[in-house]
Amino acid sequence: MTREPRFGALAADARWQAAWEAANSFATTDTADKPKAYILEMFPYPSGRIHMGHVRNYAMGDVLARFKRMTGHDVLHPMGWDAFGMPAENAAMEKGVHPGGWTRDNIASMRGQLKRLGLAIDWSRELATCDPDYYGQEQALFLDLFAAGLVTRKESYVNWDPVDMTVLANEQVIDGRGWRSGALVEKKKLSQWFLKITDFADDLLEGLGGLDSWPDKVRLMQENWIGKSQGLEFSFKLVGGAAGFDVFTTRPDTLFGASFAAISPDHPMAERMAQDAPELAEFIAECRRQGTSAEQLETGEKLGFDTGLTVEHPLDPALHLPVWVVNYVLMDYGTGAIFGCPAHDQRDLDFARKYELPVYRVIADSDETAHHFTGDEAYTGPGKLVNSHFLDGMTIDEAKAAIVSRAEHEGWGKGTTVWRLRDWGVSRQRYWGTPIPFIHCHSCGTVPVPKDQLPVVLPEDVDFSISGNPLDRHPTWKHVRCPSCGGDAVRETDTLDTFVDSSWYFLRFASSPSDRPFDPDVVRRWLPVDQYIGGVEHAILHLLYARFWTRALHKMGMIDIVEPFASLFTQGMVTHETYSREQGEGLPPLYFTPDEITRTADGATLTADAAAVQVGRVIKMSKSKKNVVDPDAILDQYGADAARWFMLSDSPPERDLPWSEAGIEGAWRFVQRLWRLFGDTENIGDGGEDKALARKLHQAIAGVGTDIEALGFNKAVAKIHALANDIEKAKPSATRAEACLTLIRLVAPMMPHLAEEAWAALPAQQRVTTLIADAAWPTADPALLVDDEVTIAIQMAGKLRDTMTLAKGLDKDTVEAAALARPRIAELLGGATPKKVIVVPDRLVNIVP
RNA sequence: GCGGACGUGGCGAAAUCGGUAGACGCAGCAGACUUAAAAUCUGCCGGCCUAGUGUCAUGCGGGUUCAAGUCCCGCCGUCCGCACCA
Repeated sequence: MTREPRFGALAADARWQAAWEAANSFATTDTADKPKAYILEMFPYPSGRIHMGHVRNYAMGDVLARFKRMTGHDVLHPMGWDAFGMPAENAAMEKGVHPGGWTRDNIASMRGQLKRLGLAIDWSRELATCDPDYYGQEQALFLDLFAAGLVTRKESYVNWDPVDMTVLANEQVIDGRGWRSGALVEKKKLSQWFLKITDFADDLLEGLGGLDSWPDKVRLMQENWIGKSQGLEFSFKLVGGAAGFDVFTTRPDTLFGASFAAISPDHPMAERMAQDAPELAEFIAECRRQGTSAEQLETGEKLGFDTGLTVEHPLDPALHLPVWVVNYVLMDYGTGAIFGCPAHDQRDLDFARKYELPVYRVIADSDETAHHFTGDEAYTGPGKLVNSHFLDGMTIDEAKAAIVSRAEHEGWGKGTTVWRLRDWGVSRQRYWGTPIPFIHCHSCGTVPVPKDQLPVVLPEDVDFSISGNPLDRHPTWKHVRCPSCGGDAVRETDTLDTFVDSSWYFLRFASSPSDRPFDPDVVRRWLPVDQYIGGVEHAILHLLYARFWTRALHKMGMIDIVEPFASLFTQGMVTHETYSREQGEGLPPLYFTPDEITRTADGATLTADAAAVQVGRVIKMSKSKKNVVDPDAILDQYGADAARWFMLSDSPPERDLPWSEAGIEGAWRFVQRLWRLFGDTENIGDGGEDKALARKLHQAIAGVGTDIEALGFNKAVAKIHALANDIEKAKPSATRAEACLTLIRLVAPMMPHLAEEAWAALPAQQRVTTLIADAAWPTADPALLVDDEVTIAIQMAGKLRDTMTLAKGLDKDTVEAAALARPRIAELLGGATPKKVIVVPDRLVNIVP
């Protein structure tokens, strides 16, 4: 092949992508003697086009996958589509297209875009969750979960749009109104399917402790979400003998500080009393109105309604506490009722001060032990119990234990654990999702669809021009025979939450037999995923649900592992500055896209009228701010390798990456610079060695490898730049020629097309494999990783005063003597003897005068 | 309100264990090559001054240490998550 003076990225991209496909380069080898590496990026939703965030995510995963191949791993690196969900139905309603057609078209075009990036993906494993082959197996797993008692049906509220006759997701409710119809949203009670994730609350919490290679931030977010609280649950008796209600507290130690009891406006007792108390009914209605408005929550004013009822204090029946209905008690946490201890809870104190209720001190951290508590700041710190009868003098923990044991002994309460985590409601009253495989029969009740009748396939002939769930309205689909009695019955018309689809796809990538969800033996080989990469927006729900499914399948004996993702990495966003002009009072600014703009050193102008525009902050690329850059346009202009290189450069991968035209141009120039260097693999000069360059080369081999392994791509990029600089500056030698050759392999994971092109242009004897995709990562020579001379800093009183170059590994006395012999140091010391000399071998000498 | 992360040149950032702060890139400046431009190459590129192997500098103020961007305490700011969780 004749070597072109410039690297033709477009032709090369297509050529090597075809070559990899022809050679089936990225299929797993399934050779047992190689260690496995399962590299997975979160699969995309097929929204239409890929965006720069995808490019960054998949570039990172790809570098790691290619590096693992080069270092002798059997790599599983698959791609698929999270293909069910609401946008497809929205498109159907807006554009009159079919959700399935819209989704499949999007997949086709996005697949094409991803392939242009040259990703080392085993495309034979591609899957889409909207494919019956996939969701049919999901239905089978759902039936298994049902059989294992992990699926239940419960009544639950949904947001109901009375105009569109549809259920709305929380994010579709804006200021209490449906986003499309603008109608006031109602709460409607429906019978829905739930997965019992709360059965695993403790396991999911404990399991976080073992996830060492997950970001602390994500573990903390999951911990808070699961929200374990331990405390006491007990019953209040109403004065007068009527049945009371249960309360939960995490502070049973403060029980003698109780001055009122409070129940939620949604508490059944409050609702019952409201039936013959119009004022209470009005108060409850008022609380519910406020609940929807975000600003009201911000201000957080405590409101209450005195029911006139009183309850007995459990440890002192003579003491009666008033019962209030209170807006800050939530029905869906704990028991929906509390006792108020204003001295030691800020919310209770705010409330008590407003309604002039008594405030009793029961915890003291100083000499101040007065029963009457003053001030507007509750004391929530440590201390000893006071004014609390048999608890006096105990620590908080001792008092908690004493109360719990007394309550349990006397039978009026018990120690309990309360979780913030709720069971996972998976019913969606929508068409474009996995049909829930159940049948409702008048005589037999709710019956699972027999497995041999799976998949329950979505009907294609659906109509989105009328409102409501198309499955429910479909003329024939839902009418079936009961599998149990053979009588008339109807199908469940709810579909599964799309988070179910993404809770097990990593298993199906590893193994996808046609007759069952996966083959346990194959799953055993590949799972867990060694490195999972995706956006932090999935820190809670997706990652928690996937962990739950893995544990559930483990409990059912279907898989060996309990955690699906051994190592998790959450990457930052791609950002861009914004360009806008003010449109005057009360109007939003007018935004411009980057291609409408001419950027100069100190500002930006609109190309069309050459007048200035305002350059705004660097923020996440979004359509509304128009600060988006289309990956296809970048690939057309610069090719895949420049785009990949820029994505990996400069910013640490967990941080946001500011996209800039100058940045991608810099990447492009570097691609060309490397191309020129790669032409020098035979230029050996006089054939001599260059020891200094050899060191730099081998340090780079080791350093770049370490950085890639740790996902420190920006550091790997910097080291490659530095090496390229060193090679360019070096005189031709055998070492330099070898460095040029080795550099091709060092950049191969990041710039695979350039590397293949350079590899193919090498003389045959220099190529050890046909494709560089099959080449091995170079080995660093340990002897060359350390320098034999070191520069040692000489400090006086911590300030740098001189440096000296010495042989590596000299003992402290020699180094100290050398430092003190330096003329500059002698001059500064002026003949005085230093008080102290600290020597850090091979690093520095610090002289304390 | 609670929890967390972060704060280093004009910009993105390095500094792996407390040991020479600013590697590498972008932008900029000066020069070479060129009829010219692009490309390419060379050099410079935190502040201050008395111009030195000077001095100050890692958000601000303290502390520990021979030595602090790094550890500790207190502020300020930015971003993220959760939010009346009993």
